[in-house]
Amino acid sequence: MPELPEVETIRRQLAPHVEGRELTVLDILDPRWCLPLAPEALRDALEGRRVERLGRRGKYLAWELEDEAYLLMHLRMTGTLLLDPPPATPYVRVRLALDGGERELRFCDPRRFGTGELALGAAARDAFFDLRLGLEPLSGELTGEALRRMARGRRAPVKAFLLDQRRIAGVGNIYADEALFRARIHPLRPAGSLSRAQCDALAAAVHEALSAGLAAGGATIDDFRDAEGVSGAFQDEFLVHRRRGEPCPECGGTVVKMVAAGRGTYVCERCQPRPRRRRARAPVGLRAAG
DNA sequence: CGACACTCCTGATGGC
DNA sequence: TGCCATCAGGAGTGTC
Repeated sequence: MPELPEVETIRRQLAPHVEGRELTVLDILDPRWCLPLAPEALRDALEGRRVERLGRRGKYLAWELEDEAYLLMHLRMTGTLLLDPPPATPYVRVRLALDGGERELRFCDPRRFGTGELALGAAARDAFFDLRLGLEPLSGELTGEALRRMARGRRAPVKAFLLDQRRIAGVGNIYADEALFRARIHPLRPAGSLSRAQCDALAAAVHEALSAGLAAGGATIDDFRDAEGVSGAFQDEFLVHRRRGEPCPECGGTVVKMVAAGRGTYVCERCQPRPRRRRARAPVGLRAAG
């Protein structure tokens, strides 16, 4: 599933092919893609405009067209954005053409969770992102101190904290697991219980995990493909994610799978010690030991 | 405000 | 081997 490194990989590949060109066709085949707006609304607002820049914010791909018209794409679980794909490519939801067909793009998405949203004016775009997204983790904003401020007083598991896009933008299930392992922090630790040193370590670990993913061209588990249709390589470098039953690369213990924040979560509980249970109100003696 | 369940969707997976 | 139920999950919404 595309997270920040996967989206950034696509952005870097596509930018030289789309920037400076005119979006001549925006053909939205699946109206669900742009709900609640109709496909015609996006087409009328965007067709014929020049692409000034292809940007990214969190997991969003942000098409910046002339006169401050923005198309904000999200790939969600299974979306891909393919450059000049083979004609038989399935699950096409949107077709885009640049410079009258000089370049063709297809937004393909078997599960149909992907979205495209329209923002007219820089203020509308900023409002859209400000409502949904927090710090950009690769921009230098994500310091240990910033993380500590956001986590203070929060009792939710730190994994849920990392997945909350309104605090840190772009971290998904894969990179949350990898960052927590690198920082030696158990995913069920209450976010607000982390020490200052652990906040520093976690901020650095998020940066490292995302950077490693980006350097490998992203991770492909099921569906992710870059703009050329090529799989990423980072799945081969996962330290714990999707490695249930395998030896921990650090201590040789066994990686286990559990559920945290409602997500499949992989952890080495020797390197990432389980948080102590909160004090129970019931008499201790009434409970059987785990 | 925060935490959690539910929802969308469909290919992959697993149990029998 | 084949079928069917269940799972997976990003983010929006609803509920307490």
